[in-house]
Amino acid sequence: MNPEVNVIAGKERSRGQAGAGVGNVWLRTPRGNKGEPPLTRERIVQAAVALLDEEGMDRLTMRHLAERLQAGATTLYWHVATKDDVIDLAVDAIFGETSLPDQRAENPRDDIVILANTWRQAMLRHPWAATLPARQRPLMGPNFLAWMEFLQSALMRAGLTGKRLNAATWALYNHVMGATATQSSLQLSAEEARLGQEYLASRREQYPTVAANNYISDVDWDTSFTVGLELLLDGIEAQTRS
Amino acid sequence: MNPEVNVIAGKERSRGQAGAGVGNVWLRTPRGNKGEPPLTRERIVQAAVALLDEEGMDRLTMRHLAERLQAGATTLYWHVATKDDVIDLAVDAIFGETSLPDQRAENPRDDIVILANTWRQAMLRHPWAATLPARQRPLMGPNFLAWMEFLQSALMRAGLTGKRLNAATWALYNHVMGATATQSSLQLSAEEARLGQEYLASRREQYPTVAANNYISDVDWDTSFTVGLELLLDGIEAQTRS
DNA sequence: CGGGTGACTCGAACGTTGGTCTAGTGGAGG
DNA sequence: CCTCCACTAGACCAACGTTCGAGTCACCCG
Repeated sequence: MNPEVNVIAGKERSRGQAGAGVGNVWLRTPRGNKGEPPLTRERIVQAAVALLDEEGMDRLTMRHLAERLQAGATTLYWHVATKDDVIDLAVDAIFGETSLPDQRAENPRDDIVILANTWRQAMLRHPWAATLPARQRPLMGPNFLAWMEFLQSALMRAGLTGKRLNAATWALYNHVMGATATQSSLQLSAEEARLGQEYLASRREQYPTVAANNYISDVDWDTSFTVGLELLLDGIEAQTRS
Repeated sequence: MNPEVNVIAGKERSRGQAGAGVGNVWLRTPRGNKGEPPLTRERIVQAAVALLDEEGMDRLTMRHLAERLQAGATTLYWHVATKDDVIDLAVDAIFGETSLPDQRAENPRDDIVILANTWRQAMLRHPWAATLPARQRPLMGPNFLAWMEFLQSALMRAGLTGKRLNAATWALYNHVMGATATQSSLQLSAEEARLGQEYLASRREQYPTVAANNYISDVDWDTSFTVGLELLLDGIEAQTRS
């Protein structure tokens, strides 16, 4: 914002408090809370999320990220210890985008359905986040923990405890993460889908069932997700009755 | 093997047909089918799997891989077009390690349980493979397709078709892949588990349920997997009856 | 007013590494 | 003698996360 300031200020870099050397007050950005804020951890994370959304994990580079913030690459290291920190923060940030319902539904199952769908939407908005099971770091950010708290307390209200609670938690976790990761990574172009289908058709004799139900294209991800979720929830309910 | 040959042959690199310059027949490895085989696609893939098992995805390098095969790095490109090819082949190879039952069980559900457990074992043996939902390439190797054929034909015998078949296929796929990826990536050291638990305990007020059921350590992965699988299968059976 | 302090930023550089291309080697078979 | 298979060294070139030391500026204390 206000890039004109920089033009006027000559070689001055466009940053929050830049242009302070200029004599004219009106061209100078006041220190307090106006104008473009200086580099903060929040701004870095926000930019990281945007960068990841647009270009994916591979393209997340400290230099690249700094460039987007119009800052020097090494400046980031004042606000953040390492690149992994940035990713951890970015992951947690997307759990903070959507707030969970304040009130708990009467039937805990409804809460779980809401949570799962909201979670899925968040993951589909940020496909790179669904690949994080590949990362070695457990999810422990505050926003994610809030989601986990919501989920586990709903499961407890549904009557689960101990190992069964853990099993249900992870089953749901895997379903959301797996379904979104699969969907995101299998978004084939029309051309790719055609080629794949062609290939499968040519092997019809070896894999008749797979070739008939084109398992790669023609997937209705929404209903696949919902159906799978219902299966899990039905099973959980049945378990608590026995 | 036979590294002595190389010593005798001087600066000659140790390879299948190396040492052919030496006059003595007995020191020379015959061309045909004896001795260390020349570089083949199979040998490359085999070495890639071993390398991935031992050192993980990050360490899979063309140079590294070639070194393990005692070959020049660029030689690989004669047998394989690109590094992605190597990975694709390696992934498919691990589905070829274990053969599926020839006979079909009376109850298709039993077949599915066997398949899921065998699949899971393969993934746990080769944890890097569970991270492949992150990759952009659909699984289409012959061995994997055979597994899919087995799975989908069992599901059809169970009475599923069309969208429901697809939904069930992907739900099971996600469960196996998700559960193994989670388990592999959340293998925390005792120290890490302690620190995580400590951290959660310190936030007990904010996340009481999560802190009480330590959701990070103390996970019984085996039963979590089995329970989740049962849930899905129960649901599938219930669906086909309605 | 002026010297210092500490928050904040930056450029340069380090050291490592990656996949892949080009041009070529040498031996075996025809 | 020639061709082709199998293989290779070397180079290209681009990138990465991070450290280091130096700088800049607003502000505080005396």
